[in-house]
Amino acid sequence: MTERTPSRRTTATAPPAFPKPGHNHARCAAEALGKAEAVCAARGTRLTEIRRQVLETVWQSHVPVGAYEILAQLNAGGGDRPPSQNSRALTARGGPPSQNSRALTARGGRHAPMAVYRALEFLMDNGLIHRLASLNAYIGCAHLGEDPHAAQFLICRRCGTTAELKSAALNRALDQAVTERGFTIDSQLVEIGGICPNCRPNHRRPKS
Amino acid sequence: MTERTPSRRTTATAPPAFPKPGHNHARCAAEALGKAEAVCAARGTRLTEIRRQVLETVWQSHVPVGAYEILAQLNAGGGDRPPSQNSRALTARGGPPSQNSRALTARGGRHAPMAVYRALEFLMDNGLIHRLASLNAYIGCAHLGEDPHAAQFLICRRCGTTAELKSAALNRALDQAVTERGFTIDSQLVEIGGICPNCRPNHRRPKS
DNA sequence: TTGTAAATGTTATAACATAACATTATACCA
DNA sequence: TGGTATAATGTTATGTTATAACATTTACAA
Repeated sequence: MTERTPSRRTTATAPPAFPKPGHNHARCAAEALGKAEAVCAARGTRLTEIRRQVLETVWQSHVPVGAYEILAQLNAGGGDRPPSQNSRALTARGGPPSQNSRALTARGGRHAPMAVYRALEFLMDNGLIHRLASLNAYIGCAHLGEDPHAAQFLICRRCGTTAELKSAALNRALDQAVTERGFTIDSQLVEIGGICPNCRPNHRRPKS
Repeated sequence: MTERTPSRRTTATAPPAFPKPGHNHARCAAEALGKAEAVCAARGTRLTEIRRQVLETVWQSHVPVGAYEILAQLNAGGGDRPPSQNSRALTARGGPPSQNSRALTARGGRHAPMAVYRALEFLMDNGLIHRLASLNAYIGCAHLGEDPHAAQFLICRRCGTTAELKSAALNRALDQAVTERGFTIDSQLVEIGGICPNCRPNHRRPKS
């Protein structure tokens, strides 16, 4: 929200790069998790096991992931962490596993959708992830630790990779266009679909 | 007077006003319907009865309307009657209440959800309405007859009124910010939430 | 230790959207 | 005029995303 004039020239030719296919993503994820812990510590909120698992799942890649996919991975034991030992709270009822097609409960698995949605809500409230309305999916925040920000997203329709933009110039243009009409901004949603540089081989990149 | 009234100030490029509470909305709707007919005639597509009904429902106001609300209005006799009813459970026609809570068929009513979604798809394909991803709702296109456009929306969180922006300056800023990153735009989604001028007499928005 | 707030579990359902196939309407032409 | 191809709509079923409501467990500190 705070627009600061850069004391140093923002390099017009070297904006933050779009995530590249071969980049060291383990490092992305590890950094994100580390920063997330710091953010939570600073805010006095608790990055519990399930929240951390969901965050890790979101950070598996730069492709947004849906809530029910997160749920499936959690219940499949996904991620590199051991599953919760809280299995005693599972179906100890002794009944046969009902194969209800709408079985939302964790009869055979572990978690119900609520668990995921609660974790997602927590992560969003703490600025650790964003929701992409055009995809009904979630992605890790690329600007952890910065002020709560209104972000823009570039979504590649080919590989799914999504980059967070956070362009001050764009925010200025937006603010001006909107204020002209007497409107006061609370929230913004900017999601741009298209082809990312990695998926467009003919694209000439100034530096690589 | 404490508030300056800029209504007299006519800038050279005066932006289109935000829809005002007391405006002659019947005229908005009538014009939209007329233009829609012209658009369909020009394109050789057919604005059938149900499509027209859905379009009329969408144009009831400048507040986006959900698909199931459209459905409910259609099945309640359409037109200008208020819905005031849950869209679910439309089955019973004098018969015993069905046990199936997911009764989506139009046994007692007229239409099933598919009918509405098909009409909405047609209307979107023909540029007559837009979908608002942040609301899962639909609104009439304010720029009928113009080229297929990527629009921006201002959504008042207080009254729900939504205005279509279509700012060239904003599109330029967007294009520049995106192209800098080597991205090629296919589609854009810009939905700005906030307080519209009609809802902001002395409003001071809290930080959230 | 124990009270309490936070977190999670559990069940159910709301809300939004589409797949798949059947039937009806429309247009166009021989 | 009637046949027939296509468009439109009807119908049934289900997929997908998200939340309400209440029960139980856990963490933490007084």
